[in-house]
Amino acid sequence: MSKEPDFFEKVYEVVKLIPKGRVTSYGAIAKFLGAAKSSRLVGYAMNGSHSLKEAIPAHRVVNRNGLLTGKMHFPTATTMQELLEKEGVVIVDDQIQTFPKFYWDPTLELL
DNA sequence: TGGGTGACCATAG
DNA sequence: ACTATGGCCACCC
Repeated sequence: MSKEPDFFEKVYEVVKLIPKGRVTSYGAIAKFLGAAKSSRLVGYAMNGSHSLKEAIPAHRVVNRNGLLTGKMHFPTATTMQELLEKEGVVIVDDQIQTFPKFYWDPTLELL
């Protein structure tokens, strides 16, 4: 009898709302969902995104440091970087350059 | 049913 | 300045 969408579904919803060429952090999404303390859940949610039939732009989600921590979970260690670079994001050594410039905060844009 | 897990974040030493 | 540890809470087995 679940009436409300699962936490994961909310995360996917926000991730899919991320504009192209922008990136956000797990903690930002968690905070937007009102669970800043559960920032880990956001990352864990992406882990289940593989089961979804819809493509989740998980490559647009990085950690607080702007580091591609989740790249290891992609098909290849360079997939995440390739996708981001293709969108115009500059990445060096798996780290996003001028991170605040590409940073997209849902609590500021959506809210 | 219960416990383990995790793509994090924040604080302390 | 860097390294280490704790907390946190929804989902899976």
